[in-house]
Amino acid sequence: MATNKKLPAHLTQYQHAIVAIDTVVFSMIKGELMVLLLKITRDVFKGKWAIPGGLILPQENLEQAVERHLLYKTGFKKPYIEQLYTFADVNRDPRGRVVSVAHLVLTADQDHKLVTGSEYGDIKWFKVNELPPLAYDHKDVIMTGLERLRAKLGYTNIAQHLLPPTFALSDLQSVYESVLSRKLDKRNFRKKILSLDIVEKTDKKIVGSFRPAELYRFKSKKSRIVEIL
Amino acid sequence: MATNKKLPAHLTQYQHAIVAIDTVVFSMIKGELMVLLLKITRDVFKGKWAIPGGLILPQENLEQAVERHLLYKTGFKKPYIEQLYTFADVNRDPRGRVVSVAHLVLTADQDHKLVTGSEYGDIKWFKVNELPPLAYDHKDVIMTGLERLRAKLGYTNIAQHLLPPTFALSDLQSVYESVLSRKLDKRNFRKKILSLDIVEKTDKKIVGSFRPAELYRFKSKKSRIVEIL
DNA sequence: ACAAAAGTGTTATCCATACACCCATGT
DNA sequence: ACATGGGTGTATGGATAACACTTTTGT
Repeated sequence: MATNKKLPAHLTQYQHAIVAIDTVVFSMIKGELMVLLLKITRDVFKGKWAIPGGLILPQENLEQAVERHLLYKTGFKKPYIEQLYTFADVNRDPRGRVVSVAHLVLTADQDHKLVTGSEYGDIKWFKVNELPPLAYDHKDVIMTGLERLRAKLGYTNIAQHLLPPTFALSDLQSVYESVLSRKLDKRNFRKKILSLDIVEKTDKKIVGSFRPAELYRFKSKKSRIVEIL
Repeated sequence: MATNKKLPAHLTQYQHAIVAIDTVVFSMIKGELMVLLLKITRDVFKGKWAIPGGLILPQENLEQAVERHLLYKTGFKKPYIEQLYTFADVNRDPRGRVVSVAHLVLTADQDHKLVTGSEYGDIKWFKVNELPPLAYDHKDVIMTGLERLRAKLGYTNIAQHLLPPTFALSDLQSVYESVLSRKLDKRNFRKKILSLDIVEKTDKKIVGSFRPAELYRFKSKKSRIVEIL
């Protein structure tokens, strides 16, 4: 987990763990996949970067905890959230036994003004292949999130959560290319996406480019299984 | 989680959760996919069935907790274990806030003598489509496990963990058919499996059947990504 | 001899891939 | 007029899917 709050010392005598959530937050910025990180200002990990996270409250579900911490630390409203993996190695947090349920979060809210929580030095987007030194086991957590995202791009309509409500097909393609780190053939990509019947044309076009692109939207916001790759 | 132990009452005042593990244990018995369940003898869920599980110790990782509880409750040695999903809804356990990290467990150890722990009334294998009334959210947990198993059959060599070290190709096919609940074409299945180069012939044959089947083994015990279906 | 499960090939269809040029607009 | 990204079709090869009979053993 990623808070710098001290754990209540008396808790360690009970043979139970503290439960936290962590979030791997991805967004596309200028056609590139980025992760959101916070700079730690205190204690052993001072100067390193961490993914957003924090403890769960007794009366809140995991997803509610994710929403709460994201809203507080970053100001994001309702992004896509899916549980990723639970990290629980005994010594993953030097302050005590912390079991953290990591979540994958996708947002298209890219130019949202980021809010730095008071206990962090900074908050920033980083390219996934140019990560700064990370605290805890957060490198593992981010890589697990990236693998999940890669896998799910191939068989679901999850890509929509990295895009605004309407988008050009070339934007969608650049989501795929950026996440998978490889180029795709434009004609084959468009043929495949259109044949899957998961997007539909709007009557709008992009303004202020060269030749204006047709704007599309996803037909269903619901998660759907489709063979894309 | 699945124990009937009372939670220490004083813990509930601290705003933290108890962490448990649960296990969805699958095995093939007489060509059919079965789940292992324990009968609860006390408290609100008396008479219902539960999957094996229990609390984690402060100095043990999740997988160690899984091995410990399985060994104690069932006598299984070293099965295949993979983390599945974390169930943490506020009211999933009437005794308090219990966050349970569910695991998928596969074993070929089918005629192992099952040991009933003292606090359980019975321990038994059930067909996955003939489940008895279940305690907690264990129906959800089992279904999550089944979905994971189905998905992974399609793109990994995970099926080996449901089979003994050597097996006939028809045994392997019946794993697929039973887990996926559909028939597969024998010739196409064998052609596909052999072309993937994940199994190799041994020089043994099945004894005491009609025409003896050639026995195969998996080449690699390591998890491998292969397009099977 | 017969019952039971093991083993074996070919064909047709579908899908994935590779590939190059014209179009609409802004400057 | 030119620079920029948008948009379009076809041909080939490989994978998948459908399909039925012979073989080996035990009884």
